[in-house]
Amino acid sequence: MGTVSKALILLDLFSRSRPEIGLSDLARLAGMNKATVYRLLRELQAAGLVEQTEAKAYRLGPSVLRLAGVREATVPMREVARRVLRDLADTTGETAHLSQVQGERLVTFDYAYAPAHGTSVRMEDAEVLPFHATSTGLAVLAFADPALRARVLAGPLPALTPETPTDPGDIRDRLARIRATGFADLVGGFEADVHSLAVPLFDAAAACIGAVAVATPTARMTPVLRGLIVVSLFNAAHALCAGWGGFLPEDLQKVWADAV
Amino acid sequence: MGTVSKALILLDLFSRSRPEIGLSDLARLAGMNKATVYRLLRELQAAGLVEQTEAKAYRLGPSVLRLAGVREATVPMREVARRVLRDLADTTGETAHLSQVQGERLVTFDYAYAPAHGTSVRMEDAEVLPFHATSTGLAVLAFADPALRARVLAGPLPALTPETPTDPGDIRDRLARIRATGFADLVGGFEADVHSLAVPLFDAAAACIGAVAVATPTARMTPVLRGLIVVSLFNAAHALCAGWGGFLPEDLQKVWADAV
DNA sequence: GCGGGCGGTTCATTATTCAAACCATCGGTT
DNA sequence: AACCGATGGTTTGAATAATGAACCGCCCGC
Repeated sequence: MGTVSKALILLDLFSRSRPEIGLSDLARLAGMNKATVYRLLRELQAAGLVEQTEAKAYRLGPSVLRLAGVREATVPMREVARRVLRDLADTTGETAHLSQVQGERLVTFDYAYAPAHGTSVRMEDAEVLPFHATSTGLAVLAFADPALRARVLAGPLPALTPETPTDPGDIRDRLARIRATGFADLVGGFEADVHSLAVPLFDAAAACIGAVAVATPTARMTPVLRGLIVVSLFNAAHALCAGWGGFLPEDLQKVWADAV
Repeated sequence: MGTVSKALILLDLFSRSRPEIGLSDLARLAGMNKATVYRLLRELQAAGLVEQTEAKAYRLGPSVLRLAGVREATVPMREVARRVLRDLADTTGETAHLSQVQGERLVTFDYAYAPAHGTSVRMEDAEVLPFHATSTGLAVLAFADPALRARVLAGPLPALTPETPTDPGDIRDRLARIRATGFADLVGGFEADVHSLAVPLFDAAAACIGAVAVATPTARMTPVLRGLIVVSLFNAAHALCAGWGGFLPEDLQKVWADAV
């Protein structure tokens, strides 16, 4: 593995639920030598991507904000995503989130909580999602490049709960059903007691780049709520693809229209 | 120089005014070998920090947004900065911007334009500012760690315009005056016909970490406007330091209070 | 169809990075 | 106060990864 990749792995260890990390912890988490981590951090620090607190712990630095500003000016995405997710959370009364494919991973890009409920599905600790154990992941797999699908199904499919789909054959069946209905539906595959629904998102070349989803506590799910969520997801996907110039495949649009 | 630093230099080449860059251009701009740049880009791409357009050009990738989200959740800064700069631009009717010290550089963090005028000072091409040729830089130098001051004054001080201060002795005099008045004032040092005023900003440890400034076309500057801008800058600095837990040195607060 | 630009690739040389051990320092425990 | 087990930070020869000149095929304008 290249040196640069190692440095970037370090950056990925920071998250909302773990925003500051010490040198030794960082080395342990990354599975790297402490000296290596230290040297990498010094370079990241010089570039402002990382900074040190008074307690010597490391955290992401101010440079990431500048880069994000440039990215947003280049491809405005966050803004429309925020608006749509906010709307989705408000109309469904549940947690909405949007995740993107990044290489072989599925990374949560943004999310919004409903103000209404005391309990809701939290996203702070779910910044990287498994393909096989989430409705988001299944929605993406169903419409993604077959090569990605094959790689994921060939890889390890750990059971995160007793409900997690782990059999490649079973998963392929589910993907066929998702293609037929236009949305993914999974109960308790990632966390017990979470029911989530997802629809895929596409870029300008009609390639599947992620999915938007709504997650609810299973106890609260009803047929009526489920219907509301599915329709809201269709609308959200339309708005998102329109907002950043993505292209919704014709046949999928038809499936959605028929479902409503 | 380390490999990681080279990769990060590549990231820094992207800006609002140059958001997409081809491989050869990138190699030329960075002064590196094309093969090297290509390899670095592939690693950056794998991490999602960079992506390729259909035309094979490179641009910043979606990962920077996730990192920025984490950073903002850790140290909320952008939000308060945006609000204060917006306010500053509105009340003065001129361009406001905030820049931060990052290592030996001065990097523009955010800016806001006044809606009023047809002409205004643009910031798109001024993402990295020289210390000696801007009011922002002088404000920072005046209150920064003496070591940084010494390094900057010992380094090259290129004249960007005929008005750029280039003599270390002259600059030291200016810095003394800035400490006495509490703000920096420079006419045409960075670009001809731009008059800019700046005040320093401090972190929780009372270290100078940047400056907030207002830039106007020289033709429009009047004593009245200048007074308005200076007072607005004092207020903005107060709001900013309060907003992110920074500490304004007592003596500087006194200087500002006396000046009003 | 030719020249010059592009993105991307190769490979021997060489410089950088690695891992394990080592310091100094801190806070709590015995 | 001596000790312990952490921490952040630094050094070392051995091994690995980065490097850059030359090279491809490709496309575009002439």
